[in-house]
Amino acid sequence: MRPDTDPQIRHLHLFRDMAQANFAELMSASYVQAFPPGLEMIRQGDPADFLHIVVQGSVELVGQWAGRECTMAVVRPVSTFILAACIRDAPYLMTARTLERTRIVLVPASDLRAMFRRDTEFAVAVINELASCYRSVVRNAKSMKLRNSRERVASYLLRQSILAGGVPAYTLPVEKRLLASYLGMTPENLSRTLRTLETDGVKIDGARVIITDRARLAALAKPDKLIDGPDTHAEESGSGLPAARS
Amino acid sequence: MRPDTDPQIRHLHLFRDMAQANFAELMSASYVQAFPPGLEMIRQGDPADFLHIVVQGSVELVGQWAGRECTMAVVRPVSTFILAACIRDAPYLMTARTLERTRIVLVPASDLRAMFRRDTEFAVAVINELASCYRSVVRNAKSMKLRNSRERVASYLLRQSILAGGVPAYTLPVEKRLLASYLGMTPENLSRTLRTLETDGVKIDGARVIITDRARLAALAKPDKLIDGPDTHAEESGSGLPAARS
DNA sequence: CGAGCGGTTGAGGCATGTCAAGAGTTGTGG
DNA sequence: CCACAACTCTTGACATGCCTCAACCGCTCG
Repeated sequence: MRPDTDPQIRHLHLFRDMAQANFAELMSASYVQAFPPGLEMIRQGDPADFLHIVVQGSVELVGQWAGRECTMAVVRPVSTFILAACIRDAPYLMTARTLERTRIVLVPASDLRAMFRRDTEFAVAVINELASCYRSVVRNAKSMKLRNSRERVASYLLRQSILAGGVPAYTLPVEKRLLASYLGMTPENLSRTLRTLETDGVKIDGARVIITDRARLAALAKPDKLIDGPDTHAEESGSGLPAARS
Repeated sequence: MRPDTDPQIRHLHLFRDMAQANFAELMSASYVQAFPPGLEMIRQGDPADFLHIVVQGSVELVGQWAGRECTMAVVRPVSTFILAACIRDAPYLMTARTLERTRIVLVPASDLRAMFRRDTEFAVAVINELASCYRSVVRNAKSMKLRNSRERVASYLLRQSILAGGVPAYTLPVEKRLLASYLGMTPENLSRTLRTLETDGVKIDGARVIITDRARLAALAKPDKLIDGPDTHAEESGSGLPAARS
């Protein structure tokens, strides 16, 4: 038991409804580990032995192929990642790399798999979590296939503003380099696109975003509940990049 | 009870392990419906009232936005689709349209949600199904972001050959127009790409594909277990386009 | 201070989309 | 059975979106 981290984890949808004894059992089988920034904690293709829970810091999930790589998501506290791989007892599909100093709780996959057979509420929570993650990735795929890069950037900027509480100004939660990769474009192209978007209702100053004409930006981004949300809750890897700080 | 379709459905991973009585109960609450070709049976955004099971024919799942649309998957017998939406009791993220005359078994979503609370084996099956679907979509997203269109086409052609049993020649399971959309490109571009691939070990004659130099094609496609499979089993919508007929 | 890194900008090139036309195929109704 | 319409597929010409390469700025950190 780790009294400092357990309460936060307990509040996650995934663990909220299970019996206390079962939760305690899962936690006692798991342990905390701290990683320095920029460390590759998981390599894609490795067997999935542990469910990972970020309790501090942030983690980047990247897909790799033929020497190329792209950012699939960023996970921030408190949320889990690579649940699906653990359940399938299958290799990780993505590499996980810390963006900063990060504390992770590691829950043995085998205990996890045993637990949802015993605790129905936990099983239902896992079902809901996976369904939610699935829908997030589908939305993401739709965004990639249906929108061009300019529209993706506009949507992203608008959505971040909403996630930050509808504020007109906020700070980008990640480096532009990483954001570009997440949005499926090069850093150079993102930089240029951000500049040209100044004619469409948004001003960029470094990492600072100021929405000057929300209606105009929305006209370009055409936000759609079936792509951009609304059930984007930050408790899962599939939800993509985290909320901005306003 | 529909003795003609029930046995096929019972064999699906999703329903294989549940108690017979529970399965029978689910089936008795559901019903079969036949649709003509080209009919939109589900429109994205509609509430998800029924889990759909294709028992005959084929269904295209398309994403739509701003007047554009793209094919996300094709579902063939016997498999389910839009499981996640049913579980979340959320709107469909994709439109479903029949490609030919199609018979569908409709299972009320509410019965489904009630059932996995009562039948642990079913709950575990749902968990495995969702985890599997999730991984399929992630693989798909990786393919879209990491490979260019030429590489995607090459991978697709190679994978179809493998799914057909490693045969050197087979027939495309879908129209090229649809395949282009699925691979995220225009029909014109697919047509041109297929032609240029003749220098890379594959010959196209109408819908007929003949792999003339497997090694050469593989060198271009760089097939990867973490993108192209291997746990591509055709029982889910997330698995994408179905296997080719050899 | 200098190296390294993220970000920006410009020039040029390749990949991909758009528009248009025509061949081949399928389906339909007279 | 034929004629016609509708559709897919292909090909060409052209436009453009996006990437690549390169240089430079500013910042951070050893």
